[in-house]
Amino acid sequence: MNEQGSGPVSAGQEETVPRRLLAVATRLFAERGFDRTSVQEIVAAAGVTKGAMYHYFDSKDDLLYEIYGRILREQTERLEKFAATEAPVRERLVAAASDVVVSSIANLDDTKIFLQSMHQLNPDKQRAVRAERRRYHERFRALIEEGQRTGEFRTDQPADLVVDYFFGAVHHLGFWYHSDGALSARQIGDHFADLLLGSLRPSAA
Amino acid sequence: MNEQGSGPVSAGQEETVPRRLLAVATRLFAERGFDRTSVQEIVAAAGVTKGAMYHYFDSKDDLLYEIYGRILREQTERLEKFAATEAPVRERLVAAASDVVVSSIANLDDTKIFLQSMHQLNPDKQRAVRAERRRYHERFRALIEEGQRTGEFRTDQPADLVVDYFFGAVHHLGFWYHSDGALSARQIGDHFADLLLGSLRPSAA
Amino acid sequence: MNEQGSGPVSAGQEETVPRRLLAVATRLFAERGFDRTSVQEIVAAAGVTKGAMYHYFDSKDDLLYEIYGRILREQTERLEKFAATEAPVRERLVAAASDVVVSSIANLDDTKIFLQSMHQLNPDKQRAVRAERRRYHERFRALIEEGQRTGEFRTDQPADLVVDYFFGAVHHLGFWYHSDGALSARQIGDHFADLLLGSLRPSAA
Amino acid sequence: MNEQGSGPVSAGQEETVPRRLLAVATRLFAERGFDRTSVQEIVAAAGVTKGAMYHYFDSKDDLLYEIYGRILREQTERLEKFAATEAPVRERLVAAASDVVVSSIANLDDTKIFLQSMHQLNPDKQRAVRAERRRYHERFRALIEEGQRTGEFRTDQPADLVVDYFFGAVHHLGFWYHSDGALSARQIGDHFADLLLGSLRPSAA
DNA sequence: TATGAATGAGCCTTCATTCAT
DNA sequence: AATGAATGAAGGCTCATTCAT
Repeated sequence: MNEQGSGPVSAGQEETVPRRLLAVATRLFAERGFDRTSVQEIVAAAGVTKGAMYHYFDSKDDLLYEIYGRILREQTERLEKFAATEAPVRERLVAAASDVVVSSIANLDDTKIFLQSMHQLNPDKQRAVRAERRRYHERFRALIEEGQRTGEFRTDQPADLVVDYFFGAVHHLGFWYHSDGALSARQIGDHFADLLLGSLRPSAA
Repeated sequence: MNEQGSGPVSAGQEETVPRRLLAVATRLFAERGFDRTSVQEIVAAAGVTKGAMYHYFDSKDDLLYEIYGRILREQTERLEKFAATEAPVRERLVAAASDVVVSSIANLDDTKIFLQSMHQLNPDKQRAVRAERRRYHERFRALIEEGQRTGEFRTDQPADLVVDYFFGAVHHLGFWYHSDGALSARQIGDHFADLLLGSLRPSAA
Repeated sequence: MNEQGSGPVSAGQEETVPRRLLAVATRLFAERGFDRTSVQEIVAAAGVTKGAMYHYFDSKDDLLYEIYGRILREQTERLEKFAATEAPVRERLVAAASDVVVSSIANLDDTKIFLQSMHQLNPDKQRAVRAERRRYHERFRALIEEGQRTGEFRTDQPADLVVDYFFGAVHHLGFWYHSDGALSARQIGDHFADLLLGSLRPSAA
Repeated sequence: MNEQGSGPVSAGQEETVPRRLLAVATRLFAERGFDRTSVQEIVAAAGVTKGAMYHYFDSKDDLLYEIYGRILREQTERLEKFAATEAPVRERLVAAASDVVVSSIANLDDTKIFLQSMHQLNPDKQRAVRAERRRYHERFRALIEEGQRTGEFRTDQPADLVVDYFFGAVHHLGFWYHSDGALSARQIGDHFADLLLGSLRPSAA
């Protein structure tokens, strides 16, 4: 992003131009995919000119990169909120798992983009996003490992595999979830958390 | 696809032109995505001309559609093989779950395409693929419901939700799996099947 | 250039598409410069579409490169014709010098392009053109050195400096020559050759 | 140029903004050509903003025009210094010829620009520059004609042709000269002056 | 069955310039 | 004297597809 992009712009308008562009791009990328969305469509929907867009963003790619940045920032913040409490590890994991589902549904556009547009980023940016994502996963994994150490969770499942397993399910939400389905976001979150917990419960024996 | 496409062509060459095109397209679509792969690249890699491709396929879109068709056919066949045995439902589910993981890894290109290219199909074909996919999921779901009826699996998790949960994890394999990882495809399959079973195990009580 | 470009195309039309493009581009590049000439203008003047141009040439740059190739080929051929006769070196040099002036005037567009568009070529192609040009200069320089060895020309002027001196004057023709001037191309050629000879004549002594 | 541009500005800084812009533009135009240099690059390299540039100069074109003005002013001054002495015409011509070479090399960026960017000026300004250049050439030609009148130089070569011949070589310096070559600027200047004189020496007879 | 020239619409990006402040 | 957001036109290039052969 260009340096100018971040600061507040001409107070008085509730939405700055770069912010509006980001919002519009998020929606369009989710709807029809990055490659199928033209810069022309983005600026038209945002009500600005192409020149304005390129004043704030280096490229279409950069726009996507900023979206990834926002998503990762938001998700990391939320996870931290649930993972860092004083509650028992079991409860913290359930809360975090349920919340990531709820927020993935609340921001379904983000969820769809995350899954589908990684390959459209240029290699450098892709690496950066993957690295940040890895840190997020590691934070989540730490919760599982903590439970494994305390004996609450079974230890014959590699924690990182469980993380990939669970987040596969989460990312996939954008594929099938519809707001008019039988279950609310909250209910789905609780079910998913429960499925995760079930997988981690030590065998009966 | 044009009518001529399916039959055997000019015996003597082990790979017919349409078959080669499909194979090459599968690889390229997985590597760089549908939109980033040009028809020119496909035909060049397959060693034929554009005219030849358009002789066998109606469009680039059609090429992708045929790939989806093949993937679904293969997956359905495999599922049927494991779901229709005489074994106890628990064992049948484990076998099917493990196998879909192993074969998803064995055909990682297919897995990547499935996840990422659905949106690139035109609406009609997309509907057709989704319908076929639904049938596949339903077959899988039937296994779970069978276990729920027999009391082997807990009933407080909607079977269709569990299916979406599990296949999210499966589709996501293409995102993180690398052949040089610590676990073999078989091991991952067993772990995944085990995680699924764990989720379905009735609560301690 | 793409491979297809060179061969004869659909006999019957006297000018093939790539040939027409090259001719038109030569004129336009000379008139307004490479950077000021758009691909759109070139194809419009040639009566073809952009797609057709990109079917035969890799880029606008490639078009320029092919023009350089043609110019160098033609100039080298002509030089060889005059430099390789049995005549005394003095006469051969005069003939070659006079001819390069006459042909530079006859193809004034080429002359203008040569001087002005080298920097527009991408580095690799620029190197290739410079190398070819160097070979041409060396052939010319060999004539001067031959005369210096026989004692006909003065030896206190480095032959390569004389070559650069003379060709500076030749390249500059495109800058000031107009067909309605007082002197014919032939006369200018003779004058230039005479000036060159004068410079090489041993001092009075 | 806007009226404000010329006077001294905010003493204390050794280089005024317009002066810095001109210097930077000269370097960049020489390096990559006028059309390939963006206003953005110029102002960035000069450490000012676009607004500042447009405060001092009417356009990018105007920047180039001012550079041409400076070059012509400097060259004319130098020529006058050598042409107006009391020395014999032969010596004055040698001194002027040698000096123009030395100063063309000392200001190689100017030399490159002069040759290559004339076409980028708008027609009016181009005419003005050409007219000024013509006056310069005429001053130089007058020296030759003076020598022809006195019988020191041969008269069968039109003086204006000789001028174009010689300045072709001079302008071409930017094309091949490198500071690490075998000859110093001074040596090249002497050789060029000598070649010019040789061309003008009356035939042996 | 296959060629490959040609199309035409669309894509991302650049850029000189303006103008309110 | 200077800023920097915004414009709008143009630029080079790509690409799926068609069609005469």
